[in-house]
Amino acid sequence: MSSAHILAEARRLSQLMLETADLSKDLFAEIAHEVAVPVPIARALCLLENSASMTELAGMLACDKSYITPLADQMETLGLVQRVSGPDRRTKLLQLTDAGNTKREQIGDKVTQVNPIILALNPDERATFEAMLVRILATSPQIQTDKPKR
Amino acid sequence: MSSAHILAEARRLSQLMLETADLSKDLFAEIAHEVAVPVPIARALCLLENSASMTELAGMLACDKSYITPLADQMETLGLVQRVSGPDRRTKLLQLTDAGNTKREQIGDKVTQVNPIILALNPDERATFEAMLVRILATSPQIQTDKPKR
DNA sequence: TATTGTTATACTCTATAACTATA
DNA sequence: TATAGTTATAGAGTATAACAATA
Repeated sequence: MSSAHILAEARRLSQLMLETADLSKDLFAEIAHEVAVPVPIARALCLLENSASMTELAGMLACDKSYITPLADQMETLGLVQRVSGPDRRTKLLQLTDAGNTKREQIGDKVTQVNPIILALNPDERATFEAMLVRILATSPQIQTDKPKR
Repeated sequence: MSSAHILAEARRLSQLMLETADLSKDLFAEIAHEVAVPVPIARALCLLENSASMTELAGMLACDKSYITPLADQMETLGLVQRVSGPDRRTKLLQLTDAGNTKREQIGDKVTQVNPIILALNPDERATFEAMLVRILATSPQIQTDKPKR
């Protein structure tokens, strides 16, 4: 296989991955809209199965702590979470309310229903696909972020 | 296979897809930084192999026309493209300069070199993977965007 | 009247830096 | 001194609406 061939293949694969990525994001955004919450809140809801501290949520969302404060404020205003006191008197745990849990489940169900991977591939293929994704993620070069997101 | 099983699988696959999507975006952002252009300009460069009108570029980037004007301004300032007159006297074609072409090729090469799919999978696996991505994209439900992006 | 590009403006998402309270 | 959360502010990316020139 020529190196020109590999280059063309790499371009195609990159393009396809980015399109699939956009598709995933668009579908998720549509779902967030259907359940009437902003996308960042929908993302947080999905990660908040068990209660988590604000710093932990920042870690899961891969964002800065300072972003969590207004996010949690909004979620509290919408009645989706409560700030409850943690082990420390510094730490605040975000805990889903019943409404938050309901919303979370709605999102999960919809994500399943429109999941293009489930729709496009049969179970055996999905297992193969999943294993490949895991390997791709594991192989990823170090990303030296210029924005440390601390 | 139970429906609970499918739900869990869908969640895992969604999560993996989103992680892979973020990985792709992060890698591309790193490359854009290495060649010293903002990410949106790097994206535009990749799409501008042949010259395109501003409206066509908006279509390829899936964004509004109004976004292209300042983008093209920046690219002209950086000496990467030129606005040349098109068939119409309304239409302006964006044409890569030599510097723009060089930058474009640099980006293409780097994308190939750090492509985690190339690094993680052998040629046969990549063919399988690519076919699966194509099917996933083809199967995607209609996305009824609330933001018409016209 | 429809289309191309432009302008002015505003919105969403997210970061940085400096701060407070607690440890 | 280090950590959890907060505040104020700023920046990137992108949209909407109204507009001018051309078709």
